[in-house]
Amino acid sequence: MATSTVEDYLKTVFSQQQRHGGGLVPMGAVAAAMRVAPGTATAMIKALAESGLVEYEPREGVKLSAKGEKLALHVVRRHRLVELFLVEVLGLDWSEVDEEAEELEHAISEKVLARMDAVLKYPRTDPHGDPIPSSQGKLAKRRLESLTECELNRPVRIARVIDQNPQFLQFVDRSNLRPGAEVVVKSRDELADSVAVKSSHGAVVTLGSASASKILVEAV
Amino acid sequence: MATSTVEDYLKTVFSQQQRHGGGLVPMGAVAAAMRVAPGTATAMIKALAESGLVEYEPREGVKLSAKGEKLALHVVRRHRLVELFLVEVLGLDWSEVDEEAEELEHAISEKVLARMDAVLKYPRTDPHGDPIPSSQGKLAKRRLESLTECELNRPVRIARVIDQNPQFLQFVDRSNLRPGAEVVVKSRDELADSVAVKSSHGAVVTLGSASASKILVEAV
DNA sequence: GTTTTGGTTTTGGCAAGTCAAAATCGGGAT
DNA sequence: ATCCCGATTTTGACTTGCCAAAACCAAAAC
Repeated sequence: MATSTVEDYLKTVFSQQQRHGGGLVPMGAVAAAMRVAPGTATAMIKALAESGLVEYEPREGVKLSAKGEKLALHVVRRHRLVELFLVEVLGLDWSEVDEEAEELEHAISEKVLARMDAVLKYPRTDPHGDPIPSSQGKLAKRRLESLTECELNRPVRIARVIDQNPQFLQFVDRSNLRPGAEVVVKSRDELADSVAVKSSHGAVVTLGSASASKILVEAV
Repeated sequence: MATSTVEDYLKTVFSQQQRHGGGLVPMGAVAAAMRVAPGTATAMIKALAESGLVEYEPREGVKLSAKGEKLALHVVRRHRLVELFLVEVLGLDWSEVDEEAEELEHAISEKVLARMDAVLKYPRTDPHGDPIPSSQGKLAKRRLESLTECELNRPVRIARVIDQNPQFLQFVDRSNLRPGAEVVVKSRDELADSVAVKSSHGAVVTLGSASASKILVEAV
């Protein structure tokens, strides 16, 4: 029953909630993320609160209700499964599938989704390393370190890249820092705000910490 | 730019145009096919005429303009390619893919469509035997006979089933009359309004001519 | 030549989403 | 204690699609 706009708002609140440390998400953040005028976000969120999908404190912010979170996770599941499908089955580039999935996620029936899941052999992460919620709406969460915090000179594997900007993803790809790649952080420079990373092919890339913090790794 | 509602109207006018022998399609037919109140259809068609997608004669009917037909064919292409993809790649049943494709056809980008086309090896017909317009918007049209008109006792191959009703398609499937099957029309009875068809496995099915006319065949 | 009739068009309204701009709030600066 | 500023909320309006029901037309029936 939920219109695709509703699904988008829920998905947005969900992801903003992670950025804002689980607390209330301010309306400004919702409006910005939805690329909508602030008044529009307020109106919509009030409507969502009305139907019990979010909890809204005027002038404070929003957070998902249990019901809203469940729905949001289903949308996220569709989104990530579609992304993986586009990469694995149709051969699209992982840097561009986020945008494509944005539309598709609202048009896919449960039946089709289930078939895609099967064809992909019930995967647990999407092409960016983001976890795919289970069909029951459970989200497995690993605690990962970013390139800005992991131990120096210790081999690690790229597990996740948290940014959907195609340009950035293409850069990550060119630099051999895509999920699955093994790398070593050689050094960090506080003053220069940089991190030097050696890829398995020997090349060293130096990243600013803003970028480095978007690349998450796990012990090898 | 065309909204998905616009695409649906164009697709509807396109298919109604074939049923109504290429002439003007009366508004009632559009409204019925779109499952919409007559006034709604009138308003929408006037808007489409305004933007040059259809030619509209008040109290007469509508037909697609060159521009509108081109767009309609692109929509039909997407629809049929998606249907085939759902059957071939995801393993859905051909009786149910029409409904599924109805949503998907509006959410698929050109890029994804092109990849699907490639994965399917540039097919020329969908699971129901309906021709898939080329990416340039050309629709190959074969002249096919239906079971109500082909020669008796001559082996023919089912080429196309013109009805998207899942129940009917399942019946066709059960009766071994799906596209590709070879059959022979054994007899017709004008008074009983029936056609007796023998499938390649020997079973004989008797159809009313309303149903028989929806099954098109070609010489073997 | 009226009348009937069936399809078509108009009219008035509604719901979803959206924006622009004015009104409002609240917490820090004065 | 007051003012100000940035972030919110309100308000008024617009656009798309849709419906119901009244008005309308044209062609066939009487």
